[in-house]
This record gives sequence, C-alpha cells and structure tokens, in this order.
Amino acid sequence: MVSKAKQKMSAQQTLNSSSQRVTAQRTLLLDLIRRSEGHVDADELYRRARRRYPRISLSTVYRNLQLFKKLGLIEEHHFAEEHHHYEVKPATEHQHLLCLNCGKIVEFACPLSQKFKKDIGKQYDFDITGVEVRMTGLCSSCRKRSDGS
Amino acid sequence: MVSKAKQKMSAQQTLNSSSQRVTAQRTLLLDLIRRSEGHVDADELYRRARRRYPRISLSTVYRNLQLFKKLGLIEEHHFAEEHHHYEVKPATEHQHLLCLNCGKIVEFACPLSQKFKKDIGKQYDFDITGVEVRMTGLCSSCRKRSDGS
DNA sequence: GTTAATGCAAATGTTTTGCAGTATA
DNA sequence: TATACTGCAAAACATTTGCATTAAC
Repeated sequence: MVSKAKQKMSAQQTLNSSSQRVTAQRTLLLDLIRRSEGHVDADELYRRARRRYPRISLSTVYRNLQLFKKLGLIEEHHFAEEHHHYEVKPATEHQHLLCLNCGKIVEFACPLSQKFKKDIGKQYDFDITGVEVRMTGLCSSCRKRSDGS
Repeated sequence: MVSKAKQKMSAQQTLNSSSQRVTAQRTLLLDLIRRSEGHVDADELYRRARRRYPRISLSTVYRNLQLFKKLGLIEEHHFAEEHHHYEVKPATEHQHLLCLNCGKIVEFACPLSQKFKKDIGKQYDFDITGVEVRMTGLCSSCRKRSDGS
C-alpha cells in the first residue's frame, strides 16, 4: 500500500522525464497494464483499451509496448504460446509456474536464482543480466478434473 | 560413445513403433537435428535439408517438427526471438545461458532445479513436469568487444 | 509552429492448412 | 492398393512499417 501512490505517479513521470510525449493512449495503456495484475498479451490489451478509447489502433499498442519495454516499465515474457505476454516490471523478483491445462500462471519467489546467477556467471564468464525460471505442469484443480482420462 | 549406436537406431525405430511412416524426409530431418548438436530453428533446418534433398518443402519441416515434438523426440524452446528453436531431447537435463549480443547459447547443468521442482510443486500443489531456467547476459568476448560503447 | 505520436492499411515473417499428387506399408 | 505424407500455394497469425493526419510540446 505504501508504494501505490508513488507507482501511480511514475507512469507519466517516467514518460515525461524520458522526453516522451504523454498521450492519452500511453496513459491508458500503462494504466491498463498496471491494473491487469497478471500478464496481458498485445491483443488482450488492445481489446481492453478499445473499450475506453475505441479509436486506438493495434499498432499503437505494439509501438507503446516496445517503448515501455525500452524504458524498463514492463517486462516481456515468452510463454509456450505464439505471442508475448507483458507485465509491469515486478518490484519483487519472481518466477513463473504455468498450468499446461488451464493456463493459470502462479508467481513464486526464488531467492536462490540470485545465487545461480552469480555461480553460473562466474563459471562461464558471462555478465548475466536476467534469470528466468519457468516451471510447467498441472495445477491441483486440473489434476483432479482430469485424473480419469 | 556408448549410446551412439542406440541413438542412431531409435530414429527409425521410434517412427516405426509409433506407426508413423518412415519417409526419406523424416529420416533426413531427424538426422539433421541429431547432428546439429545445439539448437536449430525451422528455417535453418529447411536450408540444411534442401542441400541434401532440394525438393523438400518448408511445410514438411514444420509438420515433422510438430510430429517429433509430439513423439517426444525433440524439445521446443522459445528464446527471445520470434521463432522457435529445437533440439533433440537431452539425455542429461540442462539449462540455457544466452548471450544477448552474439546469440551464443551455452548449456549448463543445474541439478538444483530438481530440488526446486519438488519444493515448488509441493508448495503450490502442482504436478510439475518441466523446469526451464534461462539466463541472459553478455559473454566474455562480447563484453570485451563492446566495453567502450 | 515543430516534431513526435497516431491511425490506417499494407507489408513482413513465421507457422498452418487445403488439396491434388506421390510414395509407403 | 489404400491412405498417410508430401509439395505447393494460399491462408492465418502476430508483429512491424510507411505515410498522411493529428496532437503534444
């Protein structure tokens, strides 16, 4: 709760301070991504944006996703599907657990990944900037539902 | 060296035993994937296949990659680019370290990932079937080359 | 008033699909 | 010989781009 106001401000602030123009579309998109706690793909974001701003175009969505990514406001994820997912840059590092049946995504902390990063970086002489751990499987409800088949 | 003969056999064997027809294209593709120690994408595979079998079509490549995946012969990876990469199902579990500059992919062992799998599975009541750890960064040569810029 | 951002439509690149011909079992 | 597999061309899909118009600075 403490950082909520700060977060809300930084959308426009960041745009301003990086000499980008603050347009209605950008504010809306950033707001929608913020609200959609989990992960959105470009098309879902487009559909939601059109509800509030019917004239917005899909290219604007894509162009701004790229911009936000470059500004470090959001992160892009490549799950098993054919399109990308985006989420606001997480304050607390977390990893993803994906149910292959219902598509549910659970986020979990993985403090050890930092140790990995260091170990592997040293071992292969890499300057490692990102660590992603993705686990896939069946969640409990899907397991119960499909244990017969 | 021990398992090489066994591996070589199982291509056709697996196709046979799963009641798939053994075609020249499938044998060639499977062979090429086997040989290309690292990771190939569909287009690269297509180009290599055409050198030995110029009539082969890209659809055949895609269709058979799907088939091989379904049969569990290969694994599909979604790296940061727009297309997929494939590799023969690794006998020894390994993870990937990707250089963002030159695209080099290093494979590393991560025995701890099995512990993770168990821990996280228990914690979220998931039946976890896959764990992927992907690290990204700069390899030593790219770091040296670009430290000025 | 400049210049960046938008909307539209068309282009791109990857992957999939329909169908008639070909080759395997 | 039956039918699964292939090649080709066209479709489908996500994403990008060119350009004239619009809006932010």
